[in-house]
Amino acid sequence: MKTQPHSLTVGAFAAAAGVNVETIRFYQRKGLLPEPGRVYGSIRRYGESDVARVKFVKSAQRLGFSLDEIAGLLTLEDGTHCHEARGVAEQKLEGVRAKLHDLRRIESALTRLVDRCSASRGTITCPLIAALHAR
Amino acid sequence: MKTQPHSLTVGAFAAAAGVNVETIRFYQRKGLLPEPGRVYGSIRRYGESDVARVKFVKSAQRLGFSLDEIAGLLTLEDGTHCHEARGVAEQKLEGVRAKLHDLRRIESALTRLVDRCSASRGTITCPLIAALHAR
DNA sequence: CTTCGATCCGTACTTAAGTACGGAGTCAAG
DNA sequence: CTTGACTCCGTACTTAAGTACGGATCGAAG
Repeated sequence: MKTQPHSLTVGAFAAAAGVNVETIRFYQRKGLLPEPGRVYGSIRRYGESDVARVKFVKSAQRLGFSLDEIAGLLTLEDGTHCHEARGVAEQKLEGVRAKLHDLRRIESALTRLVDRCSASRGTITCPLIAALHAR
Repeated sequence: MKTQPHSLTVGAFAAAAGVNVETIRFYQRKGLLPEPGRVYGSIRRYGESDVARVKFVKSAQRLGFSLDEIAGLLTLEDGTHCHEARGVAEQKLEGVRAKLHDLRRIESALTRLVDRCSASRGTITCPLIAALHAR
């Protein structure tokens, strides 16, 4: 056992999540991360769930979601407001599926590009742009 | 037939691509878009391929690629340098596949969330974070 | 050949997402 | 009970990606 529920200081927390300490403070101001109560005094302590949360934010960012959108996703799950949440989730799903679609096309375009490069010489006609163009 | 090779002025071009005129100029400065020769005088003209290019940039951006990365992708395809390109393409492919992986997880998490919301009441335990957490 | 909207160009401003700074407070080790 | 590293907090700076501005030119229509 090494995971006490709220054992981490900001420094350790930030390191564990792979971000800068300032980023943590920034996310707190933005409401992406709850301000933890100061358990043992006047210093904040964080737990594993906070680490997971920050990692989620970072992953979602890599996928092109803005912090505001991510905040939206997070309140979906934080949520007692299950009912309203559903509609929002369905919308997000649509967006996610569109992204999946485009990414798949880029993947296959890149794959084709690699194959083509290794095999043919001569006419290579932009599989990337073509991929997204042909919709 | 409506697509003359280089019939569009910036204004029409920007409208066709769904961006601001200033964005076009910005992309030109960045090297994302070639400076077209001024065919009939001292005003630039653009063609369909330029439109496709800008749309590609926008799609790629939505997927979390930075303009610099996109420039990289574009030189891949622009390319005579097929040979060096291959390695780069393979790297990009890895990144793209990682994104696909995460997106799929988010998709199924959202789906689960929606289903769960409509059916159960009570404990909903963050399928989103869990999705990316469980790697 | 005037005119009026569009283009050109450089420069300045904006927004999102951090990052850095500096002084004051805290806390565990010596 | 002091000291050195860490935390806190507000404020200011930075970078990426545009957006806006404004005076000078262009060019199609009258």
